[in-house]
Amino acid sequence: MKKVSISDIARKAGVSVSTVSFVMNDKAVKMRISREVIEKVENVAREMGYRPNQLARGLRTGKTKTIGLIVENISNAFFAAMAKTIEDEAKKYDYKVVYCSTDNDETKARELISMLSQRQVDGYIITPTLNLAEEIRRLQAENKPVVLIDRYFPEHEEIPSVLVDNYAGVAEGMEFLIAKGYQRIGLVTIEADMAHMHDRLQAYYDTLRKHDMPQDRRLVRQVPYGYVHIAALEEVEDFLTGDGKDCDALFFLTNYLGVLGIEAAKKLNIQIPGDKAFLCFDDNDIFRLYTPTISVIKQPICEIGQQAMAALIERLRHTGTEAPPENTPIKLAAQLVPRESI
Amino acid sequence: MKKVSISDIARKAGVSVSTVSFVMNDKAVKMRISREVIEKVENVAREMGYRPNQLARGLRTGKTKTIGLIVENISNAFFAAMAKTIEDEAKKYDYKVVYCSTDNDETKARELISMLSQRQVDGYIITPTLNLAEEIRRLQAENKPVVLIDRYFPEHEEIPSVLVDNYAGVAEGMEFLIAKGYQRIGLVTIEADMAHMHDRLQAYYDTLRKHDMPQDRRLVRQVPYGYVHIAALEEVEDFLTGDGKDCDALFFLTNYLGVLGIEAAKKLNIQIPGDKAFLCFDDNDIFRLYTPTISVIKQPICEIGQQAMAALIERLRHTGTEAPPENTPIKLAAQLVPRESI
DNA sequence: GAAGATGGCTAAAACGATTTAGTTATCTTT
DNA sequence: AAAGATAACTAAATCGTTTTAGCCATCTTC
Repeated sequence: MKKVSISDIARKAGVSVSTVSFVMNDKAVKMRISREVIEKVENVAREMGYRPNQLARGLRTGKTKTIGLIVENISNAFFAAMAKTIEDEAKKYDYKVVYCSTDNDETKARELISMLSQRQVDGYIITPTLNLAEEIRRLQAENKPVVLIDRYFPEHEEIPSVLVDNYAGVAEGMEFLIAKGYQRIGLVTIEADMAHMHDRLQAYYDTLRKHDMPQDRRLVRQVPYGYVHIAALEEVEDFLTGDGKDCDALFFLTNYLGVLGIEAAKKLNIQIPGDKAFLCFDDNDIFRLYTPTISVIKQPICEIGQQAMAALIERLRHTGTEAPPENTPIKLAAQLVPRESI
Repeated sequence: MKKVSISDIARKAGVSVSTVSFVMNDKAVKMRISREVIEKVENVAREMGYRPNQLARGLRTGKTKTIGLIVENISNAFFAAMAKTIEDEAKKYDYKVVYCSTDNDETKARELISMLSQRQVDGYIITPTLNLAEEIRRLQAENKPVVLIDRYFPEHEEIPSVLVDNYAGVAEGMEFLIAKGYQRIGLVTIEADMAHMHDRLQAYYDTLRKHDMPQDRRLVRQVPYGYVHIAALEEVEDFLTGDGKDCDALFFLTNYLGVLGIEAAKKLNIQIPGDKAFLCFDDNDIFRLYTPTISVIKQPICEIGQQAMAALIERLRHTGTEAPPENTPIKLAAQLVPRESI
């Protein structure tokens, strides 16, 4: 059983292909197709189960009504939730979403962009990796709108982005820890090679300085990218038993690092918050349920998704026309959620 | 800046469109294009940054090299992990994946199938909802291979499926609980409207019967679909304080229910395993990290993804030709992971 | 030196839609 | 009754590929 095409309908209804097309696209009235013919065509189309071929449509119109979403890793809770929001949001605007994961690999990110571009998606929402700005400029030059989420390129204001206010979030967390009387606050982070992580790290140092507290580089541990779970866990354990041993509080700068922290603390029998207070950037089911519950700086995932989508749609509507909307990064407030771990 | 098409290349290289197409598709030798022309075309294509338009290609060839993946909810850990495996697996076979969530809604599932079909995906991997068999038969009739994952239609052996051996998994869990001496084993499940859940439930009853243990319907609680988090939590709390109050062990039949169980136990101050032992079908980060760690029946997520992909690829290769591969559901062994909660 | 083979390309149809520019018949208007 | 307007359609070009059939030299072969 083959698919039915517009010309099958035309033949069966005894009209031309154009007529069918007008009817199917609600242009029948504008094209003054008679009431009877409209009904006839609609009936035949229904009976035959006609579904327009979107490849053909996209080829002809240049619009696929599809947006490409590139995240770091779809199996990560943060990105999975983000993907769901964006999928739901896109639906409201009658767009479909194709998503894929970079695994934080620059080469893979480029390949994904290329693949989506070949599939003629109308616009992009991207969690960028390092050195992706050029590639993204190229998309913009092709008149394909792009909105970044979660990360941004400070030196490229012409690439719109939506993200949490990383600096303010970490600063708030630090203020909270300090107000609670913690003196030696350790930090577990990943490489600060992208601006969003740099901002978080900077907020840590700045807040310490603001309170005239010592800034000891040994209290900051960077877990390298690309470590498999077990290696990363060992790195955190090493920190907890080494340089970070006499910290009274630990601030984990990502979701995943916080989970590692819990795992390591459990293994090393470190009491939370008895031995060390725990604070983590970005929430997770585990943090809500763990004993003790873990305090977090919560990112507004839904808002990020919604605003990114809104920004993208705006640009999709204005392509080529007048002045584009202003492009400064949109930074949304994070929320401190104090729990038992502090 | 517009995209460059095959005819732009042809013009610039001073050859015909066909020649360019042959070169780009490695058919140049077969078509006896001369060495010089091949190089010329390749150079021009590289310089101009040519990327073939996949819509046009798909329209012409009828193949999009894309498979559609329909899961229940991409933000659920199980499906997110599954999606990642399938994405990686597909890449090996040079296929792309488009995924989307049904939210377990029959209507939405139908719409998604229709949308993917309009986009001419070559094949489908589907976590079906109720009453989806007819729709799926239609895809097969159109010569589009389908492989189900996680769930199946026992009355439709012609629809291939790959899933965990639900019956054996639950039976093994029950044997384990019974061997440990638990006498009153409560069950928390969702509606058994689909075969996979029915199998799990049946294994519970059968194992009790096998050991001549009483089968008390009040010890089985069904949490209705579509309950929001808070309502579902209340349902579980109600069970733990009501009918299930004097159970010495609880078996949660899904990942999400297990999380609810933990949350409820925590709120009600129920000790695990002191007051009640906990066992959950399907693993989750939380279960590994919680105190106490929670025992689970672990699904072989990777294997399911791999086998589903393999089955799909096999069918994609054989479309239309000879006898299709045999279609009995492939059931993969679950793994009992005993932890502290028992 | 005519017939056939081979080498090296190209023309044009096709995929399934959308859309512009007609065409034909009927209806107004003067 | 001729000219213009309108109503109700349709033909054909187009999007960017792939692919079949064919064209024209040149080279073999007898």
